[in-house]
Formats: sequence, structure tokens, C-alpha cells
Amino acid sequence: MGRPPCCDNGGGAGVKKGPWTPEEDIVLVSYIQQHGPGNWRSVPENTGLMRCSKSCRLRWTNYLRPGIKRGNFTPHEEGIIIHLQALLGNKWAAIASYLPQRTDNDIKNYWNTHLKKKVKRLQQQTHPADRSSFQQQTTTVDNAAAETTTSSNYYKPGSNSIDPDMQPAMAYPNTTCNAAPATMAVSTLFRSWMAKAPSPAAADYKATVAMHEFQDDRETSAAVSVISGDRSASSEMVVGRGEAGTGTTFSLLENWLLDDMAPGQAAMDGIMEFSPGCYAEPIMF
DNA sequence: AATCGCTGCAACCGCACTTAT
DNA sequence: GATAAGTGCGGTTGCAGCGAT
Repeated sequence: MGRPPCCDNGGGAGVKKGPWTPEEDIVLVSYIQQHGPGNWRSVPENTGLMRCSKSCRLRWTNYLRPGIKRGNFTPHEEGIIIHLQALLGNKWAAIASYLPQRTDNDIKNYWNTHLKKKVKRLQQQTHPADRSSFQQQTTTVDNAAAETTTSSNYYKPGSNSIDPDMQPAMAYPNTTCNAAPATMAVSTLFRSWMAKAPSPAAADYKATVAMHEFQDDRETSAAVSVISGDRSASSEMVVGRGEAGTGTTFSLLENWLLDDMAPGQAAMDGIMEFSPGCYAEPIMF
């Protein structure tokens, strides 16, 4: 539809751009503390900030919002990003919903500045010469992975098995096959994932706690639903997750990711292969 | 010490989607 | 149903900081 009128069309007169000052941050934070986030248009009007509403929202969501974790990404976080980027493509918001402490902008930047290069490097190490056969190979594996997820009803628009409440989340395009970069590294990870079939026994207390925390975040729940797909299918595959009355079930992918979160597990191998020598302590939610 | 090039991150831009009228 | 307003999201840019020369 129509473009927003104000600062977005070339910048209204007197609208400040560039880095935020600590004073501006204080004004914004104190306003949000009083009124809560949202209704961003009213923020500059009521605070006197010479910023556009969009800039205020961005500053809040990407920097000032409580609970944001800054600084280095752990190998586990890297792994999660790599996994999800392979599955979802550049759906940074969806990926960020799995890492509630990280912003989509942060993840996007980290992917563009670190992980993409890492994937590329590994790609070249694995198949320095034969790029075409490499492409074929990875496409095959990626398709297999996509098929696997599809077969567990990863994304089936119109499928009756998907809770209608979750339909909005399904607005994410089906990028499972198309948007995923065909990289050897990702394929390797997929192989390791498929080979190591989800193991209910691997259910880990910390992972469960982590998911309970995740559930506090509605966006996260929505994103979880994207990947969960068929809840009944996932509950067949997974026993023991989301107990304690939450009723939440988890998909293959979630278990895979959560298994990776469990310290000292072999599942880390795929990630460590991917980023040799950078292993640190697994993240503890 | 000066400069150059590179890297990483914060912020901007513009399109798309959702909601309100 | 059409339009406008509000918001979300992904791609891109600008710049500060840092290391190499």
C-alpha cells in the first residue's frame, strides 16, 4: 500500500539522522518505560525527539530493549544461526526468535560479516575446483533435508494439522528449498542431523528450561510453530519435551537444535567441523 | 607517526504486510 | 472494497576502530 508519509520519504525537515546520543537514548527509554513500546509515531511527538518513528523503533528494538545480549556469538549460537539460515534463508526475524537475546539486525550483521565468509571458506576447502558438481551435490542433500522437513509437515499451507492460530506465522514464505544457500557446510550439518535422528532420551533439563523461557516470547512461539508444523507428528517423535503443563511439542529441528545446546554432546561435532578451533563453552540459557 | 585498507556494527532506506477508517 | 496509516523486515550504507605498511 502507500508508503508512510513522514520521515520516510526522503526525511522530513528537522529530522535528525545518524548515531543516537546518550541523551536521546534516555529520553526514549524513559518514555517507553512510562507508555510501553508501540505507537511509535507518537514517540517523537511526545518526547520532542527529532527522530522519525521508525528510527525510534529501531533504536529500541535493536539496542535499548532490555534483555539484549551483546558481544561475541558463541559457537552454539553460530550453529543455530547456520542451521536456521539453511532452513529458512535470510529470515532474520524468524531466526532471531530462536535467539531471544539477539536481535535480527545483530544476527544479520553477524551472518554477513562472519558466518557467510566461514561457509564460503569451508566450501572452497571442501571442493576447491569442482563447483558445479558441488552445487549438484548440495542441492541433492538440501532437497533431501527439505523433503525430510516437509514429510514431517514442516510447512504445508492449508494443512488442517496446523493450528489456525498459528497461521499468521506461516506467512513466512516456503524458503526451505529455494532460499537456502547450497553450501557443503550446511549439507554436512544436515547429514549429521538426519543421521543422528532425534533422540527423546537426549532431552536435557537446560533445554527444557530454555524452551520454557522461549515460550514467554510470543514471537518465538509463532516461529516455533513455523517449524513445528504438524504438532501431532512432533509429539509422536518427541516425548518429554515441554512437559510441566506447557503442552508444547517440538519438531525434529527443534530437538536437533536443543540437543546441540546440551553441553558436551556429539551433535556439536557438525558445528565444530564447521568452525574448527573456535569451540568454547556451550551457551547456557 | 602517518596513511591506507579492512572489518564490524549501527543506522538508514524502501518495500511489503497488517490494521484502521 | 479501497485507501491511508502504522509497523515489520531485509538489504544496504556510512563510519569508527583497528591493524598493516
